[in-house]
Amino acid sequence: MVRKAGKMAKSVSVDDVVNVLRERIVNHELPPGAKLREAPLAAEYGISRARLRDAFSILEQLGLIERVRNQGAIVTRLSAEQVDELFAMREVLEALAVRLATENAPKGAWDELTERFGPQAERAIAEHDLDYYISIVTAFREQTIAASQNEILSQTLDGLYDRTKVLIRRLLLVPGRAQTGLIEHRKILAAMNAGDAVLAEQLKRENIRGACEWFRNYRKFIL
Amino acid sequence: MVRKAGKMAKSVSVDDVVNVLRERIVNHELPPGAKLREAPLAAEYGISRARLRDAFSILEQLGLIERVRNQGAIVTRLSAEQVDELFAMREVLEALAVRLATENAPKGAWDELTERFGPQAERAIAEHDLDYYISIVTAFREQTIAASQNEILSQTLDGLYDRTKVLIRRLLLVPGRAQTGLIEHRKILAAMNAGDAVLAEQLKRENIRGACEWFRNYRKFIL
DNA sequence: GCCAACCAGATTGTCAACAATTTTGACGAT
DNA sequence: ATCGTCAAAATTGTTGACAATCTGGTTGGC
Repeated sequence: MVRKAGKMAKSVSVDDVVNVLRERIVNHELPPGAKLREAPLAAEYGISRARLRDAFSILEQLGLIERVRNQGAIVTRLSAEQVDELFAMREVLEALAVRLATENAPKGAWDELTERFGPQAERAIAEHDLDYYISIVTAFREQTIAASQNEILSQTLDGLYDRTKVLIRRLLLVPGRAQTGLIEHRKILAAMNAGDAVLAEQLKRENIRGACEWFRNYRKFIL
Repeated sequence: MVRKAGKMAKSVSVDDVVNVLRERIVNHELPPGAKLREAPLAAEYGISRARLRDAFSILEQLGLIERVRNQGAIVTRLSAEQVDELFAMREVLEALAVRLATENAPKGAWDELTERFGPQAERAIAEHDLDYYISIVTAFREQTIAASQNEILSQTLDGLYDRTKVLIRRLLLVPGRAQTGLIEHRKILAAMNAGDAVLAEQLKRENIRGACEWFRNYRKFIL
């Protein structure tokens, strides 16, 4: 998209630039290994190089880019080991979110979500409509994290998810993965609806561990 | 301490300043709520204000300080709710580290640690030698995290621990807490020595959850 | 041809001055 | 005395220029 040269009502902030760059990185619009040069990016976003460097500093803390002194910044390349590490942490943290959400939420809080995981989800998967499955899984994650009422957990999980987002989408391309995930999520939701927080946590752990196993088996196609 | 004015072999880096400030913050040498002014700190560490600001940016990402625009930075004040949030995350993440450590480590990897949790620990606690107890608990945490061979987990846990370090130390002042923690750690180590990763993880969770409960009960004395 | 030294261009790192904003303190009216 | 106003001082935010470093290509010697 062509950049507007005219003056905005207010100048873009460092956080704005961080969010735009984060989006571009997690969607692999800026692929792993891509070199990020300061001057062109600063010009593109209409900010000074110093402020863009502040944005780089934040992206580095988030683990999205890596910087070497006097050599610049590149989009982080995830090794297979690092993916395993991220999955291990998501396993326990997303499961924690599910447990807290189950404990905190009132009765019937998951009715709408349960409905969306119903027969129409089955049909969507049969027709290879992966966007639908992605939308309900995203809704599940966002709603459970919000209901967990744990801000620090929410931020940490967002950071972890950003780093694996593309891989998770690719994993859904593997035949059978979406169907397996659907069944597992139904079981989790059943436990949540029954108010069994401990079981829901355990099932969510098994869900992510299973996803990690599938990833290992199809690693060469996904990475 | 009086600052040396002479030139060093190499100038201090931003990371050096971050580490010094982090140390001062987690030890409450800079207490929660303390205002951090840029110019005096930059002069104290012998760096320019711009670089000190970079350090502030990192500390903000770590959650150790909070900044408001045009108003400066203060050391983060933890609310009771935030402490609960941090404990909830430590519960699952440190337990994960214990599980991974148990799975990864060879036979006998915990012999030295088990020895240090032996009768001499009992005597130290009876004599109110809390430093000894702190040393072995620290060793337990550091060795399990290292053995988990998960760098991202390690960094995340370091960040969480920094923010609660002083509170954990104060919790040990509560009569009986150290003794309870000692017994729990012995059980965890027994499971680790037996190679039962799942049990060790479960016991570590109960250990931290218990610590969180004690904290809740003595909140008004500790916070 | 091959390699090392070297130079020009590009890129990143650092700084000190300037601008914008907030805080402080004095002053005067009610 | 209390409050509002306003200017001065202190503090933070931003920028452009300069220094340090790396990259890639060229030259010259073997």
